[in-house]
Amino acid sequence: MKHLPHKTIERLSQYRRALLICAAKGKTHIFSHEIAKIQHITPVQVRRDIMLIGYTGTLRKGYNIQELIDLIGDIIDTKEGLNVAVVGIGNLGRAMINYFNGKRTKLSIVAGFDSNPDKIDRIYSGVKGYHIDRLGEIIKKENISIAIITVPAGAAPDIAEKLVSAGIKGILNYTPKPVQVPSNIYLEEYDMITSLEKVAFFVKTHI
Amino acid sequence: MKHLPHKTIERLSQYRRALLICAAKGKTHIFSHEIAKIQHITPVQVRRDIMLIGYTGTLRKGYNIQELIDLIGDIIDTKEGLNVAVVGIGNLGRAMINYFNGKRTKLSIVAGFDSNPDKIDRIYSGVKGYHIDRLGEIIKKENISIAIITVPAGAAPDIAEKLVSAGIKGILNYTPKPVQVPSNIYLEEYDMITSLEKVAFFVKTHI
DNA sequence: TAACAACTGTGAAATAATTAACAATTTTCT
DNA sequence: AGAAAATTGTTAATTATTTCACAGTTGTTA
Repeated sequence: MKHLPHKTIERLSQYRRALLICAAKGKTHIFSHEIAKIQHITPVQVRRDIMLIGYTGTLRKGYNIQELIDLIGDIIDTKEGLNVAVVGIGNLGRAMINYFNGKRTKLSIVAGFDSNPDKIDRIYSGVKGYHIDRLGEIIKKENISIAIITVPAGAAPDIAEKLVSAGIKGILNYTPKPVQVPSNIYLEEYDMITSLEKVAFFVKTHI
Repeated sequence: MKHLPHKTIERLSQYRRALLICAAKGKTHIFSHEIAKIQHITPVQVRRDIMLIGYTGTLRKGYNIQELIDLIGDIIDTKEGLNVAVVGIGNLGRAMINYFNGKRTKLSIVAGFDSNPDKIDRIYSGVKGYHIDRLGEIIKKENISIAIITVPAGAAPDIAEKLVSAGIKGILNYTPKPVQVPSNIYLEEYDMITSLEKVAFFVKTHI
């Protein structure tokens, strides 16, 4: 397996989530069309993705759920796990923390940062809040490699720069303001307003 | 202009956001390479998107910012605007409300819903909270056509079904659990865990 | 004013992602 | 056992998206 398409990576993560739910219900095998139905895609696409990661199912029995979960883990997780920081302990930052905590063992949110003194030294679902000035220090001490930016838009570029200086490896920017980082840092930007405008556009045109 | 690619729609929304910021600074014209830099894409792609919507810039002066903003508005907005509801007034729901309010005139969040009585009849950044049981009633009364689902994952399928019954036209699901809706309803799903896992994957492989 | 540089607009080529089509295999039914 | 149905794995075709390459235009400089 050489280069998995970006889209496949995203879907593998989603498959795993669905598979974990199935496994928890005691299901042991699943067909490509069942996964497809859940994810709103075609069974062929599921089979192709699974083919790309080199797994094969059993004819007429489908895929072994646990094996598939484990294999997806081998591909998208790191063995030792990665530590994550949330920068901006507002509603969105706290949503991320709550959402995440305890669900994944291989990715852990280990620190929150904010500039508001009221938010410092408190614990949010097990995650401690630090002052933004301690960003560099804590990132090194806690061996944090990924940061999620959930500050108000205006502050994003400055935060991104600080994160880069602190040696972060990947950034997920939830601010509507795109940030600039060196090309060796993986950057993913997501903007809720764009998604909502896209829905609005298709509601408008489809009707 | 017949069919704009989905990707182009997303970028147009982003261009507009960037252009509004430029306009606010008093800038009147912008080059394709300036927009490209902001959005981390190539100038050709910007020019092609703009070509697809039938606008043309001025050689050596670039694009007229205000004209482009207006044209993008003609394409992605509806004249009368659309009303939006947020279902689930947790951290994420409140983040959406705060984030949005007052920023766009053509898309307005006009109601929040929750099952927790403590959240009902309060105002969140100008948006009133209603009990979830009143979903159908309020959606009709307020002429809401789009809903954002920000409830805990387990509740998502049930909420989606209620929204469909209430006659919603588009759904943006921020729950990690995919929901099933009839094909005449536009559904967009976004899952923060997947995004974070994707960043983790590329951090892992790129280093 | 001639040469140069900086842009836009776009057909054609390249790349990425999805879907179709079907052989191969296994189970079930008669 | 033979036929029918269900399901995977995969090549080939198709569709979607991005990039290349360059003609055309306009301002600037010498």
